[in-house]
Amino acid sequence: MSSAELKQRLLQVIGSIPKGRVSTYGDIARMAGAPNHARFVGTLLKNLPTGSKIPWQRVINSKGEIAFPAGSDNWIRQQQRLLAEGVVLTGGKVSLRQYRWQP
DNA sequence: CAAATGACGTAGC
DNA sequence: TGCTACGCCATTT
Repeated sequence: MSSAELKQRLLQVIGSIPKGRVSTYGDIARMAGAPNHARFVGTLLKNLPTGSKIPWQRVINSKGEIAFPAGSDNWIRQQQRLLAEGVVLTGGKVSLRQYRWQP
């Protein structure tokens, strides 16, 4: 499979995360049938066009943390978008027990 | 073409 | 519980 195809599959998976739920880089890669590509999910989101419909805020790391440096503008932006849809961060982290999405 | 990079994950201590 | 080391691999330098 080419990386362009994988890219589309990853975006499809991310786009299917329900509002108010989250998923991790690793889970997304696995769901797209490409384990070992967690990092690619990140490099992919980084290059998203401004105003994309992709719910990038629902993607966090395996520890339940927002991947950006805590307190950075991006971190705050993501936290706001999560709060706006009902995902609460306690102690700077999302409770994967509660919000992690698995089909 | 070699080396560095990165919105990651996991094992080991 | 926290930190360090690796493994990983598309992209970028």
